[in-house]
Amino acid sequence: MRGTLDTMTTAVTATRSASTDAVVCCSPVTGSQLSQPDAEQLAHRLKALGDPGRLRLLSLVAAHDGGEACVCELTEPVGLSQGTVSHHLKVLVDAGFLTREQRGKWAYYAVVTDALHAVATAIAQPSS
Amino acid sequence: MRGTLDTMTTAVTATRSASTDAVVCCSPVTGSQLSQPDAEQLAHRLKALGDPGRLRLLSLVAAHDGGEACVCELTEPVGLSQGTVSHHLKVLVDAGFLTREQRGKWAYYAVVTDALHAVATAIAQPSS
DNA sequence: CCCTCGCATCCATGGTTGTCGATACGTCTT
DNA sequence: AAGACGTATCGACAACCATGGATGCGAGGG
Repeated sequence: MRGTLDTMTTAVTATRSASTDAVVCCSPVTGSQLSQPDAEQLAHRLKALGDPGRLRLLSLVAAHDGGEACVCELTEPVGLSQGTVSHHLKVLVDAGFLTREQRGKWAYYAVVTDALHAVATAIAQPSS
Repeated sequence: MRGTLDTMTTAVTATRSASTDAVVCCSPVTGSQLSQPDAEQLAHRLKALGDPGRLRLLSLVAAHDGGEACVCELTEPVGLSQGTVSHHLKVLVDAGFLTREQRGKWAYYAVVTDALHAVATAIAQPSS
């Protein structure tokens, strides 16, 4: 193998409508040289995913009926305090992996599949 | 979207020959529920990637001639002290993203493409 | 055999982060 | 209007982490 990995310039550029404009993501780790800004961008996203609690929250939301869930439905299965769960969800929303929709007195979170794919692509091109 | 994401049980299970046996990786974030141990496994890997310096190192090694590079060739372009670079490389090796081979008085590092793909797959199935 | 060079390791430190408990803020119900 | 309920936010704290400089160690070269 050589420069195996892959080559893209702005990976995915997912069809983010209008969330946080954050899902444009980054250039791939391999292939073209990774610039400092791009590295920070990607690192930030990966850091948001680099926590067991957040991964489980993501998993719970995705698996939940309708693909969405409110805090009260997550706080118990994940085994963390309500405040902590709320904090983690905020981190995931800021990173673009979740969307938040206030409905009545509940806040519904849903997974942004494109954002996950974008990061996955940046790490390693599926084709190869 | 619904349970879109994907479904696997032990994603990739990449054909890791005999490195650190660490690349078996984990079940996908979406799809089946993510267990606590699996979440910690994946989070650990992602945390290893969640640093700008390490991402750039990975990128530098991958882009380097022959797909491998020694510390002395990385310390300057990444702009970090030799000790820090060595530390980051160790983290990446421990996480299974790099291999280390001592040759003469140089230590050559190379990217483990499969490990990257494994993590990428765990985050989001390419198919979808 | 000494000196140089490439690299890992250790020490110290400032900064970040995960976590909880408490509190504040809205929204809905009564 | 008052209380209940779901969430976000704040304050505090312990744990972790990235980083630099110094030191130690092994391999070559003279």
